[in-house]
Amino acid sequence: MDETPKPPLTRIQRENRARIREAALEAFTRHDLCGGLRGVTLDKIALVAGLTKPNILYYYASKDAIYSDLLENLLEEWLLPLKEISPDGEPLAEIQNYVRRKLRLSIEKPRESKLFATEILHGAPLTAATLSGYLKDLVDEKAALIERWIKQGQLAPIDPYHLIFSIWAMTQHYADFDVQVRAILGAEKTKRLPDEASVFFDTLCARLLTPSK
Amino acid sequence: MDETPKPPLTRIQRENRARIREAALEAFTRHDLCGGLRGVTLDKIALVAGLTKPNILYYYASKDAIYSDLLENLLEEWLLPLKEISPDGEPLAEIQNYVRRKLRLSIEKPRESKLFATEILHGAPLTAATLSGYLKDLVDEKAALIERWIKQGQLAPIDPYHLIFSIWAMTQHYADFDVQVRAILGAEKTKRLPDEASVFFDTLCARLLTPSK
DNA sequence: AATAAATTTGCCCAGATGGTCAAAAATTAT
DNA sequence: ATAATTTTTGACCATCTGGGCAAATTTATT
Repeated sequence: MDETPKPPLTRIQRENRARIREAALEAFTRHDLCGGLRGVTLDKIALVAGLTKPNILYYYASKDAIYSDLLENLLEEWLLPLKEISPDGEPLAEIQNYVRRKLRLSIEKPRESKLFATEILHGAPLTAATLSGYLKDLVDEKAALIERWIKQGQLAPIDPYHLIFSIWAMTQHYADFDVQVRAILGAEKTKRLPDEASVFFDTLCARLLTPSK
Repeated sequence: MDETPKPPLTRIQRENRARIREAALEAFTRHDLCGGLRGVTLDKIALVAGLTKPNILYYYASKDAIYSDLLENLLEEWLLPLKEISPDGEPLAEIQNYVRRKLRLSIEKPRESKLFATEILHGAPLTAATLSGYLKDLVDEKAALIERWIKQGQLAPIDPYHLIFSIWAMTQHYADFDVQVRAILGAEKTKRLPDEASVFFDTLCARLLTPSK
């Protein structure tokens, strides 16, 4: 395989390779330098859409405008399950139901999940305002509800914000990291995934949130 | 704000806008069409590194070679905490320790976490082989260990694979989605994040994994 | 100091990319 | 049928991008 006699790296080689690695890492997460939604070209979109490029630009002012639109429409649907957590239901069942709905959304619409993940991952250039406005308000509201349930002894005490983050993280993981999940589970276990994950999450919620007494 | 009288969309407008959105979504997650590591140019890397572009290509054969190198070095460090789960320790403590180490890694090295997330998110073009080889073997081994602990009654029964996925998802969430987390938590609560998250995860592990009897 | 080797740079290029524009084609209204 | 409007397209452009290359510069060797 390795045919080169592998000349040992000189001092300068080592230093600069390290420097480059560091710079690549830095540049990679510096939003002021990096784009974000690059990688998908207008030509590709046009090809898939079966339209010509100028035709696409006839409908959208720019490429970014397409993604803005996409993300806007996305967020609404994405937050529906959280919105539907009701103060009137049985607390544990409400949360288990939320998790189930969120998981189903992730498994059924992995593309949307990935788009959103990429947007956030790259610093949310198009949705930052919505996150700290609309989304924050919604989460604050639901966190307060969970807090109330805890105070009334209907749920075991837990930080509601981190609970919500965990639910987001765990459910979206199956969409965003599906390549990894599939690689590790193998073909058969992947087929049983939706059911097994559901059971896992039900168990997790029950053990985590059932009041001890 | 909105000055345009907003001419109502025609049928064709609505149809094609939807068509374009659909195509953008499709193209976005089609690995055969999309690149992946685009967005960070050699020029930007060069700028940050303080080197000229040809100079960078003197050290790395291509842009992709930089990322391959980066990802290779990354994976080793990233899997260390998992590797260190020991069959000789107290089961719950071993897992809590693992989670703590993983969380610290995420919080201290968010750039690495994000790079890896992007790679997986875009279909793991450079690491697919490692995932289904080295990584799968490692996870299989640790899953078997957890299974053994469960059989001996030292941990509450749970699917070990989904347990590991959840730990990955939850801990990396704080790095990969930091923008969202910060937007929702606000400044003060963000400052307390590392501690609060630690407490949250300890509680979660304890409730989830302590055998019922 | 002279020479050999390693490193850095300026200059160039071909292809891709986002976007423009005026003209052509299709649709709708009269 | 014809005029007005909307939609579609071919051709074009400036810029950016990854990368090549030979000359110039720096560093190590003798």
